[in-house]
Amino acid sequence: MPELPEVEIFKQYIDSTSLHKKIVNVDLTTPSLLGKITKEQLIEVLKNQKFEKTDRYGKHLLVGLDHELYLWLILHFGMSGNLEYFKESSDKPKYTKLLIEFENGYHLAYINIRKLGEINLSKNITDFIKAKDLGPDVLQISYQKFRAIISSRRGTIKYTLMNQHIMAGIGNVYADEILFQTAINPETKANEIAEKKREELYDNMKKILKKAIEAGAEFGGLPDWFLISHRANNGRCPKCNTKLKQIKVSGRTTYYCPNRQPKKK
DNA sequence: CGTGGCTCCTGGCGGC
DNA sequence: TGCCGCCAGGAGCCAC
Repeated sequence: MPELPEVEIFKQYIDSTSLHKKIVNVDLTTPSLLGKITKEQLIEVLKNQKFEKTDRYGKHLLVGLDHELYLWLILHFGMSGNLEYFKESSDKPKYTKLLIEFENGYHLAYINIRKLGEINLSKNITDFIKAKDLGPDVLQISYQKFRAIISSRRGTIKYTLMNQHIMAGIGNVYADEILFQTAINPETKANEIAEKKREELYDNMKKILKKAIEAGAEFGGLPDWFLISHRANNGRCPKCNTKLKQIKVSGRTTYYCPNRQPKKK
């Protein structure tokens, strides 16, 4: 349930399973997931082509094709998207929405229980990002730019980190994690964060996302001092054992340690 | 510009 | 055991 680390793992998964193989069949069962393209277009573009390269921007997975009209298949995973590469048709995962069959008989499934995702095609990634109005990718962003954004935003820091139009890649869970590790209260106004804290926030943001990628984006593989495995109703702070608080910020469930991340007056 | 509410979907879980 | 309401790692839209 994909934020940046999960999507990065999906990218690696495509790299290790699905590149340079001719696509012989495409089946799309849920056209409502399509962006500004039709089912016929998608099938026509993919069929007889190969995936040649991959990239990632924020929470979007970009799969490069060798097609003269559409060079990129773009997958967004919503809250419940996943990928699976498998051989036998009978092993097709439940909730497969897009199924791609390769010449070698293997299949790649885009799975999505809830239909909150998107399948798209684009000739040009820069145009796509512009059309979606996405902010800079959080693993690419320079401190200079990060600083300019944070110091000019009047909304809460959690909202600022999570809003894909401001910066792209962070979702609810990692926003909480990054603020926890930096000891910032999630409701702090972004522009009220002091210089030193802001630098620390930037470093932690990158560090945490990279660590999550190294762990395969599996929550279980992350160190115990991460907040992630303690996100629960009776969870306790892994650093000071204080009972975690659960509140809503920007409508999203938020956990934080009231002792280490106190609200500033 | 920011916030809160509603909507799209569907499965899983806690409560009665 | 069964049903119900609520929640969820996303995000667009709209009113204020």
